[in-house]
This record gives sequence, structure tokens and C-alpha cells, in this order.
Amino acid sequence: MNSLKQMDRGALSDALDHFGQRTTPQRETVFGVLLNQRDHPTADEVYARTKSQMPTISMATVYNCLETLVSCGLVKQVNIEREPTRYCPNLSPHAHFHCRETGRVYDVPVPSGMMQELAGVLPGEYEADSVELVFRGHLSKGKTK
Amino acid sequence: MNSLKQMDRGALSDALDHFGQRTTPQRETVFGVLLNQRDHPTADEVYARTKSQMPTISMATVYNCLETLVSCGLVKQVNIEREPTRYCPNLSPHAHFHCRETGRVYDVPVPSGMMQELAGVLPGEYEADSVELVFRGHLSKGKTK
DNA sequence: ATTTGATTTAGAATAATTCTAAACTATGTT
DNA sequence: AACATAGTTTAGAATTATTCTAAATCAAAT
Repeated sequence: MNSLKQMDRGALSDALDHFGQRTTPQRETVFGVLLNQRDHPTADEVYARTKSQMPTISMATVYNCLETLVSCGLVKQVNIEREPTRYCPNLSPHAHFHCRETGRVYDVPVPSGMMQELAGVLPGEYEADSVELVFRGHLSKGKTK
Repeated sequence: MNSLKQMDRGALSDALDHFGQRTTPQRETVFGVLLNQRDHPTADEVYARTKSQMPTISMATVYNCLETLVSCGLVKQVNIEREPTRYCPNLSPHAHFHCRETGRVYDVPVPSGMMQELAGVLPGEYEADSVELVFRGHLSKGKTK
């Protein structure tokens, strides 16, 4: 699989349009790479994967595309400690789990009620537009998933 | 104020001892800097503040000391997006609020029950030893605190 | 067709952090 | 007290993710 499904292509164009940005082959390809393998790749990894489909793309363009996708709300950045930024096209409310042993990052669904509750701990003067929840630890043996 | 209170000096020595590390003037001074002004300074800021009390200290030592304090559990690292790491000697359970306008980071106390609850969203195979909760947004007008 | 502005590109620049190797300090042992 | 050992500090070099720059390319609109 290496091309965007019609549905995703539509979502991409719509979102880009909405922010006055053009739909380009590079943006489509990068978005496709993210949707195809949902393992929170770094920019470097996205670059490698994209290059295999589009050998002339440059690192700068990958960064540009990722930045564009993030600013259009199609992709989220995940920062774990000081490690390279990772990218995630999962838009539903979720937390992240970072395994210290493998370095892998997993999505963990969070009931939406929980998110409400979290916002509740903020004193009145704080107005949050985003919440980030990251767990760190390890996966219990047997289940490497 | 520029020297460690007796109580804090004791806590520092105990913790360092416990991990087989020496209590040095550099570590004491850096720890004192963090306790004195609890505004989540970056390593650069810690360096500047420490240098004013101990002009011969080097940047590398500041990083070494911070790393030592973190590994002994006396200080926490706070990473917000890709910005420089900040340091925080608040050991009670709390979240962070990052103001997009000023860039400042605030501690937000979190009821301990909430932390328990958060851990509850993790499926069984995930064993977390730390939870990080970061809000981003802005302070409502009037209260710049 | 031509202008205009957006996008892509390669490579240089930046900046936080880590590494390296030498100098220094403290501690324990005889 | 002198010495060996290991831990710590230091300045500066190295690393690395990311951003910047300026030129080339592309697309849309007159």
C-alpha cells in the first residue's frame, strides 16, 4: 500500500484548502506515509519512507510538509523527553505510552470523560486549549505487541 | 538569599549519599539556585544564576549537576515541545501549564486521586512508572501572576 | 503568455546537549 | 602523613535535530 485512500485524500485537500494551502504530491505522499504505518515515526523515518516512494524529496520538504500537516490539524506532534519529535495522525483523544526499553511509543485511548475531568484540575485563570498525557515505563513481559 | 537552608542541605546530602554520589559545592549551589527561584529555569538560566554565585563554574558542570540531581530524584525535568529542558524541584504530584503567550511554565497541583485515576486508563500490559500531564494555553486577562 | 506567490530543494547555519580528555579534589589505605 | 583510586569539574570540540537561506520550480490567475 502506498497511495492515499480516496477518503484520506479528500480530508487532506479539505484541510489544506481550509488553511489556504495547496495540495501537493509531496504533502500527499508524506501524509500517506503517516497513515500507512502508525508507529509514531520521527522526521528522519518519515523522510526515509517517503524517499522510497518519491526519491527526489528533500529533508527540508519533509519538515515543511509535516509542519503544514500539523498546522492544519491533520497530524499531531509527540515530544517525548528530548528525543526527536514523532508524528501521529491519530486525532481521537488519546494518551501516549513510552516504553523505556524499546523506545517505542503507543497510543492509549482515553475516555473523553477523563479529558473533561483533567481540564477540571486547572484553576480558573488558566485556559487550556490542549492537554498532553504521557506515561513512561515498560510493557509487562510476554506482550511485546 | 543565596545559600541552602540547613534542611535542604540535609536532603541533598542524604539523596546524593543514597546514590553513592558526593556532595560538592557545585551541586549545592545549583540545587540552591533551583530552590530559590522556582520558575522552571532552563540549563542556560541555571548556568547564569549559578555563575553569579560561583563564577568559575562551567556549563558542562551545570548539566552534570542537573543530571545528578534528576537521577537522585531531587529535581524533575520538564520538557515542553522542543524547547530547552526546564528544571523543577517541586516533588509533589503536579501538572504543568505552559502559556503560549509568555512561554512561562506554571506548576498546577493535582489531587493524588486524579493520578491514580489516570493510571487506570492504561491497559494491563502497560506498566507506567511516571505520568506527565501538560496543559497548553494562556492565562485569562488580568491575571498575569 | 506572464506575473505572482507558493512550494521545493540542497546545503549552510543554529542551538541545545553530550562527549572527551586533562586537571583537580576527596577519600580510604598503608 | 603520603599515595593510590575513583569521582568530579572544566573548556572546548563534537553531535544532532531542526531551522534558515536563497535559488529553482511549479501552479494559479490575470
